Parts: sequence; C-alpha cells; structure tokens
Amino acid sequence: MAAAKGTPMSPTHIEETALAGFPGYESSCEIDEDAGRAIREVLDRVGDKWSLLVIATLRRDRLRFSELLRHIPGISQRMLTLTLRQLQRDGLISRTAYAEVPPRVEYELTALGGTLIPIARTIGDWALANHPAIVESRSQYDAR
Amino acid sequence: MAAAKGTPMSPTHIEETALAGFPGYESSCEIDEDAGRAIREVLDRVGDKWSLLVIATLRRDRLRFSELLRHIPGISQRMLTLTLRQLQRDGLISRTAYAEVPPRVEYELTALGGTLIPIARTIGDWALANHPAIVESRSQYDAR
DNA sequence: CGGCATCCCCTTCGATACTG
DNA sequence: CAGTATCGAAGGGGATGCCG
Repeated sequence: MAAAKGTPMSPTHIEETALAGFPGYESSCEIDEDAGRAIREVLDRVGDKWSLLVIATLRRDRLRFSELLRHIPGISQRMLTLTLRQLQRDGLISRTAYAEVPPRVEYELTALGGTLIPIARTIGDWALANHPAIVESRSQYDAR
Repeated sequence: MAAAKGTPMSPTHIEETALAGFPGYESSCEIDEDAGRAIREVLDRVGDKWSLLVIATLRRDRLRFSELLRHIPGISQRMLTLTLRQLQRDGLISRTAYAEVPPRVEYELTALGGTLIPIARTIGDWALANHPAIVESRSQYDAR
C-alpha cells in the first residue's frame, strides 16, 4: 500500500529521534529511527479504513466472507476483499477455503493478529471517551 | 532486529487510562458497533501518516516548529504544518506564537492530547515487537 | 523562522459489472 | 457464495516558491 514510495532518505545523515524515552527503545538513536519507521509501517497497514475493524470483528469466531460483510456496516465487497488479502499477507489472519458447492471461505485471526486486539480496545476506549471533547474543540476552532 | 531486544514480546500491554468509570461507558471484552464507529473515528483523526508521531514527539516538552521538523525524520514542512493544524483544531495540541524577531512558535500537548500517549505507546510496543514477523510473513506470501 | 499557496502525481476507495 | 475487473472521484502528500 503506502509502503514503497519514493523516499529520498539520505544515508549519511544520522537523524535525531522521534521516540526516545519510550520503553524498550530509549537506548540509541538508530533504534529510535527504526521505531519511527516501524510505527509508520504498522500504521500504514492497520491504520487504514477497515483493517482494525476486520480484526476486531474476527476477535471471537472465524467468520465467512458474507458474515464479515454483514457485520461491518459500510464496507464494500471490494474493500473487504482487499483488506482481507492485506491482512492475510501480513500474517494477521488465516484464510480457509472449503471445496464445496456453494463455496465457503472462513477467516480467522492468527496468533499474531490476536495481539492486535488490545490495540483495538485501547483505541476504542479512547475514542468513546474523548470523541465528544474533540467534536467540541473542533466546533470552537471553526467558530473563527 | 531491533524488536528482539528489550521486552520479551508480551502481547498484552493494556494501559489503564483515566476512563475507568467514565459515565455511560464501561470497558468490556466486546467490541460492538459503537466501538466500531469509535475506532473508525479515531483512526480518521490519528491514523494518518504523521499525527501519532507528532504526538509522541511532543510527549515530554513543548517544541518549536523547526525542532519538530528535525525530530521527525522524513516529514515535509507542508505535512508538519497540516498535521499541527489538525491536531490543534481537535484540541490535542496547543500553539503559542511569540511576537519576536525572528518569530518563535511552540507546540505543546494539551491534557486531551496527553491521553493519546498510552495509545502511541501501545502501538509503538506492538510495532517493535511484531514488525519483523510481518515482514517475514509478507515475503513468504509474496514468494508463492 | 514559520508558514501558506500552487502544481501535480499517486493512492485510496466506492460503484458497478462480470465470473467460477 | 466469494470473489475479480474496471472506471472515476477524492484527497493525501511531495516539491517548490513566496511572504510576514
């Protein structure tokens, strides 16, 4: 997706940090830059319009394509397909196709994908709690 | 890679924010429709390319525009401006301009913006821990 | 120094139609 | 049922230039 674009990135220059002080990567400058890259790539994967919602929807059971389509309001067939392919490629969900008529395909979180559930919950918690404040701040800002 | 050091990949790192007992909201294992919309909302705000990185960079001190530019590798002047405006509009950061020559502008997290730090931390932890696994899975998927 | 404004490419995503 | 193919609108985001 947004991964491979033309990023100039001068190799001679050692950048300063975006994330020094965060647990686990406060040690050196190079790790900080790696952390920044990693975060951006993860956001590119999971920060898109539907990925995290698909993950959240699959948190309990394996679901069929059409079930996912029904459980996620507003998603189009095309976007569900594309999102599922990305997640499968990244090892976050598994796809199982049964050779039946009519065909049946089931999707399921992998162990790796399951580790994203706490993130979905954290984001969901924050959004439910603070969305009204954001709306309020925004309308005040726009009032000028 | 960088992820193998430090923390031994504990997947559940749930940060308890100040919203325990938030009126009308209880944290549950369920990610229902409201939470789904909430996830979509916050991802629209903060799931873009730079917002979370700006938040993380401001987590300690107030910083000037040029300092932010230096601390966030790869961001363009234009995108930093746009990101800061949006964060300011949503009440997540505050902007203070000093009438000096040369001009000086400082950005700082608001209290609301500060509540995003646990999210940045959670995502950062996950990214560092699992980014290598994703890259690996992706290359295997592509090799077929 | 701290920005807007402009140009323009590229990606994302929805709508629609078709297939095994 | 579970996709694939194609088109087109919308906007994200880099490069550059100008300005208080």
